[in-house]
Amino acid sequence: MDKKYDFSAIERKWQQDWEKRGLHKVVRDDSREKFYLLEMFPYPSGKLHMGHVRNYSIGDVMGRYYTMQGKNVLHPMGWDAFGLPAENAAIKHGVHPDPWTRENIANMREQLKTMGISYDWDREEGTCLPEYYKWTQWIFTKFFERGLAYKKKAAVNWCPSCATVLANEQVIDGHCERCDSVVEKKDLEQWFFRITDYAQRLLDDLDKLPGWPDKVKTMQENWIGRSEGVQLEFHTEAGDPVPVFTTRHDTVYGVTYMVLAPEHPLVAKLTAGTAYEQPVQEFVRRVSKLSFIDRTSSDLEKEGMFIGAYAINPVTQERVPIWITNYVIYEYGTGAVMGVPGHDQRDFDFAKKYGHAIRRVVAPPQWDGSELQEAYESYDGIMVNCGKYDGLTVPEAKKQMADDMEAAGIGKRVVNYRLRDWLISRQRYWGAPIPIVYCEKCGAVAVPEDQLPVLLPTDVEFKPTGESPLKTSPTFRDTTCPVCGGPAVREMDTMDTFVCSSWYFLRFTDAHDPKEAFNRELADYWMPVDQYIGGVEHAILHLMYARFFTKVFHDMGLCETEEPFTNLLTQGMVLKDGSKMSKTKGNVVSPEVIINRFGADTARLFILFAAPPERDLEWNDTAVEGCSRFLSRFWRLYVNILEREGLDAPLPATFTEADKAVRRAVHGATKKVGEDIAVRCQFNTAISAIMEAVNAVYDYLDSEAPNAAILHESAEYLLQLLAPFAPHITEELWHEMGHTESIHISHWPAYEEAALAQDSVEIVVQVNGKIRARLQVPANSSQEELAEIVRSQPQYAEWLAGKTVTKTIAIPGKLVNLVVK
RNA sequence: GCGGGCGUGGUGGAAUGGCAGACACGAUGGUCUUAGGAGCCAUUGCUUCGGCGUGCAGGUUCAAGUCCUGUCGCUCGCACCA
Repeated sequence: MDKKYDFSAIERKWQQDWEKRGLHKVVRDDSREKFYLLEMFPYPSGKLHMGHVRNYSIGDVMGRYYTMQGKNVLHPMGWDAFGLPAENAAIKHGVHPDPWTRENIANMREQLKTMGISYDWDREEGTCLPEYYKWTQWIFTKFFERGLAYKKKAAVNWCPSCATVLANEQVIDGHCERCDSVVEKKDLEQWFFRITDYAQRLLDDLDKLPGWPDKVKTMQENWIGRSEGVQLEFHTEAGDPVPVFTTRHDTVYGVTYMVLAPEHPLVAKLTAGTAYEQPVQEFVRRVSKLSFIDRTSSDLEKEGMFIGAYAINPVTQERVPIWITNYVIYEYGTGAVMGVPGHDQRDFDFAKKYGHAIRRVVAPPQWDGSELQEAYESYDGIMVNCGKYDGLTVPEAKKQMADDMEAAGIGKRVVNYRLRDWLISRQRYWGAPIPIVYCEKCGAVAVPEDQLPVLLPTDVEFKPTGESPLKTSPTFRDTTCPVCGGPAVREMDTMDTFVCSSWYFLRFTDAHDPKEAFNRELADYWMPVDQYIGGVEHAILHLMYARFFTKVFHDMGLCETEEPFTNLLTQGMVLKDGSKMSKTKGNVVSPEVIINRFGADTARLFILFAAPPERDLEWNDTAVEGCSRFLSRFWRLYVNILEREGLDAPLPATFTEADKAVRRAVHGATKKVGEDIAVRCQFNTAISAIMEAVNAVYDYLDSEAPNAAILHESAEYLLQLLAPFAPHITEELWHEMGHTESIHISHWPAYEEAALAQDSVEIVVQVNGKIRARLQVPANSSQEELAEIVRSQPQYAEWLAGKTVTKTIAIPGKLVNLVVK
């Protein structure tokens, strides 16, 4: 064998070999336990970045490990291939998005192959391919049938730079998630998915996901934003109902005014023909012109205006003025709020500014009778100024008042969610066309399955006008109604790309099926995904949408599972010089360059060794070289061992101390690596355990009489332990050791419990917790024996320093602590 | 403001409540060498050599990086959600 580790030749050789032999192809096999392993599929930008390398390296360790454990591992890869970058490239460079995307996919596929990831490439899918988006469209039509897809006019988030609308989830701090432009509000007719119908289930079922990080579950919980309260029926003096939503119905006696959102329909009605009409319209216009970011910022100065009308408090029959303000959100609750300045800080500020009365209805436990200097929002208190409710605690009052409101028919307990329906229309070309046609007679009609897919037309122009290129097609728009055959026009919007990625994990179970989106039997065999891996940036958007789709599919009888991802690992970012790698910062390290220079095995080893997967990882060039040196050192170990005679001899009947030491190291590492991969997902410590074992084998080579059979055993174990991390070098050495089958389908080695045992162990002697000595003691000494050993030591009196022992704590294998006084 | 997470050597990071700093990177010295950005050997938390050390202050415990309380700092998510 070569004396030198030629990673480049080795990696190429085995990548070709695996591909030729179809090593990673997988089919349903009921004789083995299935394991569905999935990494979030990438957008085909054209080049892999280090985040991808990390994501897929983590996945590949698990995939190869579970395969060696005998599981039937599905490990597919595909492309989240629709989206704006392709369209922007088209506008900028005049290349059509389709070939641009395909070329990027081809590049990235090749780069992925140089990493040696164990994908079943036969299942590769791309969301932009008609064979895929046909089924995305079919799913839309099913949602439409079930009333889960509907069209409505709404104030929507508009990104002027992308010239399209955005889902609420895609607006980050009032900016476009994609291009960072300030998002505007626009009134448009758009398609929505009724995800709010599933709000409660999406919330409740988080409890069924013990394998998800709490952080992600908390984020989803906050995003769903459930709050319980009462919808209370106020009326205007003229009799118009004005329901309000409140979580503090206990403070209804503290209401001193009412506020409406400027968009509230009653605003125009109540002011029509009054002196207030003009100034109110002026105010509404001014507020609606505010950008999204200003409008929803809590820094915004609270402004308001009386609209000349009054409402009647249904509990107290008090007459309170109706105002409009810029801080009430029309889309949440009922768009109307009761103003309780005494117990809500926003209302307090507003009341101070505009001279509304501030009334205390909750008194803190030790109230000295003083005035409110700020809103008292705490639930810890006693009701005052509340008539018959005086003296109740806040929780008591909440219950009693809600009961009374319901009995009197003036209010009902309701639950509100912060979650809004998912706006899926996009005014762009490079997405799946929404399969709807508009017929004058029949209205909006879903395109029937036998006419799917609605193909993207190619006769379009890409111009930087902001207009969707789809609208430039002379052939796309006009069609016939599938119901009555009359003239009809197509929907010109495409779907949010998050729709395409909300079901791809199901398609992988039955990729390329021409007859259905996925086969139920196959889906039920493979689903749910046992391990999903990706960036935490998808904690809300993608992961919530995918859960929503899966629940709908379940309800439709398309699959058994209700939760798509059993275990979720959210990997940290790859940083350089303390910040995320980005072109603008100029701190990008190219995976291609690293793999060419050091090899895929080194790149993978470094990225797995440098930090636990969930934590951010600081890129370090010299540490990469360190990993490269480790693999060279690993290689030389085998050069040394393979030169020896007698490797195939059976293990000796008795072991020397050196034999025992090396076997303990190797078998101990076997135990630890298995646990680190399967239980803890801590690959850095797994690798360090392998390094320790390698060091132990080197020590053994230097020992008096290293036994060839033990070297052989150690060498095989270490190869198998390292195989999931560095698949190429281990495959090469495995064959050098005489194997003819791939190491990656060999059985994960079992450690021998007996090899872990030690004859003697070092324990620590402490006096009052301070270390005084270390002793070698027989490994299986009991507590009593340990105490006796310590007492019999010549230095025993010295340790006590004249004091008397009041207690002796003996922990076998660890320490003896003498408590003295 | 609300809700998560995290604070350990020069660096990345280890430590089922039981020897803090495993394993590496870097650094220093040595060795081999025509050469060394290779290999090998040694040292590497601080220290006045008594000890002291896991952001800070308390607490629980025979024993705390780990559990509890408070606090400071960093970070992520949500945020005028009534």
